[in-house]
Amino acid sequence: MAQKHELHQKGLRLTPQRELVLAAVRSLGHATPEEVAEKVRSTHPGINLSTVYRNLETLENVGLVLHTHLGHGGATYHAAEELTHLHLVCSDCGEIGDAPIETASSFVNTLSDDYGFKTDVTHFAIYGLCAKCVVKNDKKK
Amino acid sequence: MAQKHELHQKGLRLTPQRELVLAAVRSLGHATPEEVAEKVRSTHPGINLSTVYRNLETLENVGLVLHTHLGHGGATYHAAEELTHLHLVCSDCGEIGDAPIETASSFVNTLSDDYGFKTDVTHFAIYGLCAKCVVKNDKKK
DNA sequence: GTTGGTTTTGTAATTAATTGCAATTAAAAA
DNA sequence: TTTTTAATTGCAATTAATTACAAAACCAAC
Repeated sequence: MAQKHELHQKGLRLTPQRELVLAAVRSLGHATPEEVAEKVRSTHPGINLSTVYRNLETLENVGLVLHTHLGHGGATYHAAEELTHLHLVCSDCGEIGDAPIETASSFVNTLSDDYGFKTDVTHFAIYGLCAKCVVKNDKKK
Repeated sequence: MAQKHELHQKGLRLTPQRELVLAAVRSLGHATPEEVAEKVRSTHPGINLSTVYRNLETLENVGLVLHTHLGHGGATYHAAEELTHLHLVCSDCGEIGDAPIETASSFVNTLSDDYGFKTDVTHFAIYGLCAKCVVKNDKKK
């Protein structure tokens, strides 16, 4: 028996647009809906932005992609299997650094023990000043 | 000599709209620009939404208010002196809980020591499942 | 007080994000 | 293979967020 396509396994129809959106998210790492649309259009110009929005939502519902908030406005999307790190967003230069999820383990445990709150640390960025900008700002004084 | 108004101290002009926006933020605790506008309009119907946006930005530049990201879309604003807690946002019911900033101290210190990253933990919400929804979801199984 | 320069405001226009709906297409049933 | 059903798409319209610019208001200097 032939292997079912991963989208069929999730109970979704297999459309060219949907496959392209998923492939784009996987190849881009982080991406806003706009960036996904741009990527898809580089090979298939006809695709509509609203189709991208809806497919990202659909793919998120079945757990193939996830979104996080890195700043103002739009969410950014990741392939589910790639979201294995914290995002350290610099308020000054905008650079996005990574840190292992384990960095937050004790914080997550404290919230669980004290408040019964089960934290998803990847969903929002960790915001602050990166090492470079700390140095840069010190010099200004 | 008379005491200067706090807005004058910051080098801003004292306009009725600006005072109202600041007062609304202080009385509301958390508020989106829309909510601030609604509050202000309850006493002064004429005020324009764009004026609210610009005043929030201006007041943030001089440090009287701050914004945080609690979910999709719009930021929410706080009076600067009131932003002394973490926001625990439930992904299921949307409830916004509080926790003391100190809860994150060791996490913040680790990021500083290991990455030189100076974290502002209040700027983004902490996202996850609140105690009530953890229980609720367990029952579904 | 009055005047003059600058900031701030309101209106309207712009840009971005999202949603409704008819036409289309995938895939199960015949 | 053909038909039927329901999900999905593209277009257009809607809603939300932001910005440009002329008119109005603030306040410092006279």
